Amino acid sequence: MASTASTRWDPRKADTIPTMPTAGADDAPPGDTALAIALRELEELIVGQAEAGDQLPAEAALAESIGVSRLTIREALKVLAGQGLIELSRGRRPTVRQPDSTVMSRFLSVAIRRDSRSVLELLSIRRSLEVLSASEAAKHAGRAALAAMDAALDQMQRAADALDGTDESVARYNTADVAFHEALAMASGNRMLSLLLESLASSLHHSFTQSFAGFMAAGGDIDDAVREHRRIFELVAKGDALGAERAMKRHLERTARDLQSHLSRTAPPA
Amino acid sequence: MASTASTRWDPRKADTIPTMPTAGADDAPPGDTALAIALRELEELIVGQAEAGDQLPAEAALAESIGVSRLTIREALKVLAGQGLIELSRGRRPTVRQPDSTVMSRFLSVAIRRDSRSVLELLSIRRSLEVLSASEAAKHAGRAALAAMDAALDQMQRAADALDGTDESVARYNTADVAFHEALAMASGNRMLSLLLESLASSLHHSFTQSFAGFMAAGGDIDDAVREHRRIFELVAKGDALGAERAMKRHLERTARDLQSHLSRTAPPA
DNA sequence: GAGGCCAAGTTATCAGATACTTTCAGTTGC
DNA sequence: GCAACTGAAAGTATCTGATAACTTGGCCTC
Repeated sequence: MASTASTRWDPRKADTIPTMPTAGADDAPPGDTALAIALRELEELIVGQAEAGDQLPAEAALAESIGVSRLTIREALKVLAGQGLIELSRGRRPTVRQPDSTVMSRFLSVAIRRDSRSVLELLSIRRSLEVLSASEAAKHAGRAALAAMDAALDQMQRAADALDGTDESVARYNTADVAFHEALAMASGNRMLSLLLESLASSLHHSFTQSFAGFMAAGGDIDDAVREHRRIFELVAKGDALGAERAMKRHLERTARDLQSHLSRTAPPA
Repeated sequence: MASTASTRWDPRKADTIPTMPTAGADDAPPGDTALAIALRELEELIVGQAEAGDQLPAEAALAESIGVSRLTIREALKVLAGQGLIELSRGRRPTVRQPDSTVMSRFLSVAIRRDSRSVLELLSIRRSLEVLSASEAAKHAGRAALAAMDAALDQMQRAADALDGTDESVARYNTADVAFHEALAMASGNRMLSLLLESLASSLHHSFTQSFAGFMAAGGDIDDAVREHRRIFELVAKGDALGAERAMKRHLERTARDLQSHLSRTAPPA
């Protein structure tokens, strides 16, 4: 049995309804489309009641309960999937997603593709947020978070020792580098900050590898780089927020220089 | 005439195609669905060729040229609309959108709704970025940007003089406040930073008004607040990046205290 | 008890049809 | 000449009905 909306609203035959704004339904804004209704109801369901990982009712059931056709439900689900609220896959019911970095990541990547100047802008933003990350980590880091940072450092050292110029060894080092910064962000206890930094890292990935290339080309000592990271770790572990901030700032300024030198070397100014 | 894909692929009768991964088509990944194809093609069209404001071909034409049904095109368009790449409205063709703050805004708002602790995290992020904004503005601000900041300050002063406790007068002051920070972000020349700060401002709007309430309740002098803003402006105009940073930092720390005091007053700790 | 097979549930996709909106050009009225 | 009305054309919104492919869980075999 249909719960509240037993009769489905069919706009094809409803030439009278649009002219009567407040007819019948209690919560239907005047110029409301079926899609808007579906979106509203579904969003209420998703962010209002469901937990991440929950499964929504099947399309047919949703159509029945909300009172629009299955097609409209599908389109609403597609919009919400685009916004990253749910995940859709064939044969399985829609699942509620934990908010993660993919939405923002994608947004930033598109922005970069549209205008490559965004890269420098985002790098500047990242620097600022990494400094915040170091500062808050020094204030709040717990035992587990510090252990994670330490583990990332170990891996970084191993990857540095094994560097032999192959793409694979470089990739391994970069992975450890990213893992360190990720652990640091986690240590800050600021989950939104983690999310943002993760988005930035993934959309700026290309630039990171380039700045590493610049570092190597400039004859940089990889052990120095590892030491920089370890220094940050120590200051964070000691709870020295100001020191950690400064160390991170220096570290990133060096990285930025490496990228610049790589860019000016490979692509001479027009 | 259909250009390349003259025969439409109908998965209902295509029980052989999925078993033959690399059959025929050059650019069709193995387990590719019609929706994925449509998304890929449309994205290429949108971020690859079109400018913001351009109109895409009609659904029917897209269906024809991409070689999927109109339904699939519609669903792909809905996904892209959810990602903020295009805008859809009845009777009009899909239009390409300029990347703006709404996507991120919405993401942040949902995150806040899911877990209200995110508010404090985002406020901390905002502080960090506002400081960056002040610093970069001091370095790069042009004449026009400075004029915009000055205008916002004037409006703030007028709104402050007219403050009489009514919601409307408070709203007017807050609007001017937001306009000042927006002008500052513009002055920084970092468009991505502007976007991010705008998103943060709109999803934290509620907190802003609360921190203002805290300011007033604590017997704050509104003219002091305006002076703080003017001081930031002067340092930016002078090109004193470090000074502007510090002034902004102080300003926001005061604001954070106001919010705290308001929260502890209205909602005693559990 | 492990592995494979079948059935039910669910999504993906096509086709055809109708109602509502927007846009633009042509016409009318001043 | 120009402004306002009118209508057709283009286009999106939505519903209905049907089929194919995928996922999952239970049953059956060995």
